[in-house]
Amino acid sequence: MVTINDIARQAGVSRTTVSRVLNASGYVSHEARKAVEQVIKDTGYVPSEHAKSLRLKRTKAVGVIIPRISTETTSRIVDGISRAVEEAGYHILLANSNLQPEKEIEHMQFLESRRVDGIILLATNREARVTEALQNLKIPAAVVGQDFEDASSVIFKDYEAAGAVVRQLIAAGKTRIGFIGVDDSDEAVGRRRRLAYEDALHEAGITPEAAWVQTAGFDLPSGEKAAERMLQECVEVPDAVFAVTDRLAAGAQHVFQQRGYRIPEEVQIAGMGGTEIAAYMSPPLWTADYQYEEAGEEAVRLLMEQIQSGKKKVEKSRISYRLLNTDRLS
Amino acid sequence: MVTINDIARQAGVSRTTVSRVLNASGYVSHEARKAVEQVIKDTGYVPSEHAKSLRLKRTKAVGVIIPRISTETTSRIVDGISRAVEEAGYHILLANSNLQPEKEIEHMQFLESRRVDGIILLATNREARVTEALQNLKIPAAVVGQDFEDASSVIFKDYEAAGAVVRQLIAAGKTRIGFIGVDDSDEAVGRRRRLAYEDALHEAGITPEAAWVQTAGFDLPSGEKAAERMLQECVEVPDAVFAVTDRLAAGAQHVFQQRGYRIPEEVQIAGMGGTEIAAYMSPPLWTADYQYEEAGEEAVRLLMEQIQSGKKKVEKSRISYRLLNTDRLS
DNA sequence: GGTAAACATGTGATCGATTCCACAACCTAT
DNA sequence: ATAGGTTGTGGAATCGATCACATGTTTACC
Repeated sequence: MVTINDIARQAGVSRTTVSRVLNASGYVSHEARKAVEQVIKDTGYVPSEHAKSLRLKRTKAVGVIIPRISTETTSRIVDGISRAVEEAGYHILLANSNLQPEKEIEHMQFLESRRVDGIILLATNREARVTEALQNLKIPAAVVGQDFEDASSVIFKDYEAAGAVVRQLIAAGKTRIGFIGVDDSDEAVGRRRRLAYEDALHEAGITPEAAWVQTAGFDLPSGEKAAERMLQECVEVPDAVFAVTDRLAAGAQHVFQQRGYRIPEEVQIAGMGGTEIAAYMSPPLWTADYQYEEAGEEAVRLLMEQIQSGKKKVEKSRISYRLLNTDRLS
Repeated sequence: MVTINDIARQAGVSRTTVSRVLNASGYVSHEARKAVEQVIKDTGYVPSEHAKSLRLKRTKAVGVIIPRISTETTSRIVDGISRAVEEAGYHILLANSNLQPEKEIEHMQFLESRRVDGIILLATNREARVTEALQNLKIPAAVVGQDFEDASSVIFKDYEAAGAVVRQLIAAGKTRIGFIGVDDSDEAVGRRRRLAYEDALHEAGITPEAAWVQTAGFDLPSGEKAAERMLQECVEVPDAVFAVTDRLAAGAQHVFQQRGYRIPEEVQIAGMGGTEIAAYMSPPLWTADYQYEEAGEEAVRLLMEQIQSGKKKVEKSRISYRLLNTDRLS
């Protein structure tokens, strides 16, 4: 592989001069510059990023820690990150935590060993160890999806968005509104969306039956089971169901359809996420869409601000939502 | 940031000894080893990968070039790559080409400058410049999705899979089978799947109406338009439609449903990809599923073989398919 | 008791870049 | 003529690791 010394030798100058040409710094005579440029062109020389990183203590790379790439949410956020990072002249080192918190921490350390300039964490929870690892980090970081106190974060307006979806069901005349949520350990999707549901109902003077409120996991079968429990335990059958993710909502819709309920006339199903699933089902689910790509871009902005200023700055961005309750295909 | 010299000083040994402890090489006395290990633990020292890469001329990283991350196919392949790469102790440097061939080439060069140990390219086409860039590469590479002559490739049994889907339609008694394809410049999805359709029909003694064969792009609205053209131009309405992707099939199904055709009794829609969309639609689409995760893992295997042997070896892997024509949720 | 092998540790070069500093021309103003 | 600025160039240190080689100390065996 061609190095700066090869260029220097072939151009008949010192490697200092080559470096000056490369970085457009210091004084270089016209002839020297031309000679160096010619040799670089001939050899197809590309400076080694490693040597540069070692010397300059910056890598022009940001680490991105994700829980599974193959979900629509994650991949859309990464898409946004990828675009913004590229624009800033940086690159992505990807680390997949496969939903294991230990892996998240392990990867933070690994990324530090790679001396990336910053880390973007797509967080799934706010476990103490993760918070701690985040604080111990010697490099800038930004978190997407959860609100960590001591770190810049991009958060989704979960409470507002979930509230808006539920209020829309209420506005459509629904009064027996069921709920399929996830565990409260997930602050954003679990706790905040549930609170929004409870508050919206309370606000409208509705008291839900206990059976209408169910807790599930994150996969579709889990949504189906929750819907089955709801139907089995309830006294009055709901005329609407709000599930905290589209996937769960899809599971619920399948169950209600199988049991012969007419959708959406008898029971309107609503989810959250604005995923393709929601639009492609028939009838389409009601849902709320986050601009995930924008969230990714925003995370990069928060990170770059820290990298460029050299200071660990804590800033929050809140990503808004959009209600989708018509077939967006038309 | 802590370096090997800091460890050496604090442990009262030379950096060589620290290096020996780190790499479990050469002779180290029990006391020296213990002292070093203690200091490493206290300081949380992690060796710099850059210094290592520079010295050892290997990075323990593989570059992955993708066209847009936010499609199910891509993200599932990347998921597989991520798992396998992790297992081998390597990491991923991600580069997004956003479907632009120039970017693909640009990124190959960039990844070389980062001195990655190998490159995995999720290829969208077989343009001459890409082929050329691939040949000029000084480091091992593996391609997923297209068959490049001079590179190890993981290819999907497109012809066989598409043929199987169509034959299944025929076996179900369908005789007026429409087709929604994409441009032939895409060898795998465009050309091979179309050939499979034509051959399967020919084999069954069916001659399709010209209007039954339509070409579309890759997005859902494009599939809808193709279906509309089909219905408008045809003499006899098809009793089945085979689209080369699930997304296009979803578009077609929407159109046929809107026009009042009973699905699947009057018209059976089939796609390819085995995506979630296919399963969540009602009725579900017929489709064929590739083990994309496995394809990603396989690509890593092909790449690692080259990296470890130090030789550029050309090997082909063919990924099989699975027919999905029942509601896979049940 | 002497010599060779095994054990233990350190010195200095090296990887490929950047950058501080020294030095040499050459010009210009006093 | 001399001091001082501008321009152009290269030597050598540096970043953080690995490794060939040198060197010193034990242990083992005849």
